[in-house]
Amino acid sequence: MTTIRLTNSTTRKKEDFVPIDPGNVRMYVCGPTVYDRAHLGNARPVIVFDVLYRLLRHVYGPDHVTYVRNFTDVDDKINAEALRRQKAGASGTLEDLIHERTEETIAWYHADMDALGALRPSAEPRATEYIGQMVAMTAALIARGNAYEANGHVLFRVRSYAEYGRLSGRSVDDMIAGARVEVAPFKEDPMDFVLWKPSSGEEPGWPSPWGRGRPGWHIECSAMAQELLGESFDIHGGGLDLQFPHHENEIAQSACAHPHGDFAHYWLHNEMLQVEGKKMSKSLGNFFTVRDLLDRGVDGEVIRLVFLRTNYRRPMDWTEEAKREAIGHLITWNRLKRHHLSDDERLFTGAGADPAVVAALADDLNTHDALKIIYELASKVEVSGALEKDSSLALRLFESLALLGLSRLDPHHQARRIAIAKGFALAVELPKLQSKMEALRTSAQESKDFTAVDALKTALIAAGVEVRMSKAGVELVPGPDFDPAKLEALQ
RNA sequence: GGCGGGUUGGCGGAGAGGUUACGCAGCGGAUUGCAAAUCCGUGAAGACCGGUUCGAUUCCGGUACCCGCCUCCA
Repeated sequence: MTTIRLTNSTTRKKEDFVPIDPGNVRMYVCGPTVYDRAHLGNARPVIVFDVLYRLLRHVYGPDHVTYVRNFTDVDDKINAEALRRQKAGASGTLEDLIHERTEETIAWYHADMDALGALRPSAEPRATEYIGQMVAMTAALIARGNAYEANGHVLFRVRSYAEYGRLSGRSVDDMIAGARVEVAPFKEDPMDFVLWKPSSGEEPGWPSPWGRGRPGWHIECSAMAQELLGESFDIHGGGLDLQFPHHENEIAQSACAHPHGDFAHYWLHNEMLQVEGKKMSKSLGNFFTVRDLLDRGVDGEVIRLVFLRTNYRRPMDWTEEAKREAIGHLITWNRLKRHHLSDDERLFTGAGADPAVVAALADDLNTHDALKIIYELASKVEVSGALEKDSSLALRLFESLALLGLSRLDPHHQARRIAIAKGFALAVELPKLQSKMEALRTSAQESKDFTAVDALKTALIAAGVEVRMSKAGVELVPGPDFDPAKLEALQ
């Protein structure tokens, strides 16, 4: 069996991955707070841990991996949006409006992440469905002396957990020395964090031994991981920005509430995303969502491929250049697929992936190296010629791509969908133009007068259509800037 | 201020103490009505200063610069 090696944030070393139970490998990843569309940075952990999920399924079997990713649907940003809608005249209670907002956001999230080729996790628990477990865990922490009630809040007593700071390599004393935050006066210690806080009438709340209130942010992951994966499980993932304080606090809560468990054995953190070399932020004006890209005709697999070029532990840069290169590769693979497979609709599962690709992924998710092997494989398929359809080499190539979550291999798919949505009957009109082009070209090749052909070609290109001519014929592919209106004159 | 990470050829971006990374772009050639695609070939690197070593881009130390987190932003 393939040995997977992963860089464990706890030890800062690459370690052999040994699951607690190979029959049920368990992974928890921090999911989104559902208050708005996912931005491009949100997509990184989704893609990174989707690759890991696929690898684990490949190695241990699809039925032997449990992947939990939560939805945080208790949050002040959600409350603020619901309150804004209510004040704007929306009907329903605040709870209704909050529910409406989170349901809407979750649907968006699913649509956007599906477009990126990410598999749905085994379970996607919502924080609001586990309030009871959070209350129980909070009560247990109080009973054990790890938490205390103060001023309507319940706070975790950081000093009661000696290991606090181990994951993120910080010492409590250093942090206090360098702290720049105002400390709530009712805290015993500046580092103590909230497990439960009171809710006002304008905020969602649940009954608890400490009055009507809502959970702090960190407790939800501890409670849901415990409920769905047990006191000890294999992998916990998330963005590097969550390492402190979120993951540190999760560990403290879980370790103290379940002293016999050891929570997550391997902690994985993905580095952050940048855009053209800069942090993505609203103030820099380079902030955009996954949906923004999709709406501009950038296919989900293009986005995915750009992400896979960079190791998950390195900062990743989204650039126009990277996007262009990714499109180029997908075009190549798409051509190979059409030339080397007997059936375009054939479904690949990744089961027959090249062992070298599996080995690259098993080496701490080296997607970049996996792609290198795929480039070489593609080159071999290219040279081998198209005579033999479904050759083992070609099948291995597409199985390998499928393992990386790349299976449609059509960078224009999204643009085409948009074109269709714009009302252009693509299926009818483009083939018509294609036949016309072919006819013109055939006669031009005899007469040696190519002016008509070139005129049509120029017009097509101006309308955002890619024109590919080969001995086999003419192919018209609408690109991202495809504008059907410009084609009307040509018919 | 505290903690962590990074610095590789024109650009992106890996692995390995000694042997071609790879991709994109470039250049030369083949093919092509033109173009695209494809094929063959090709140049180019390891921030700086020391140390360990027969040998370092790869290990150790220092310097400079960059970045992230410390603020319920993935």
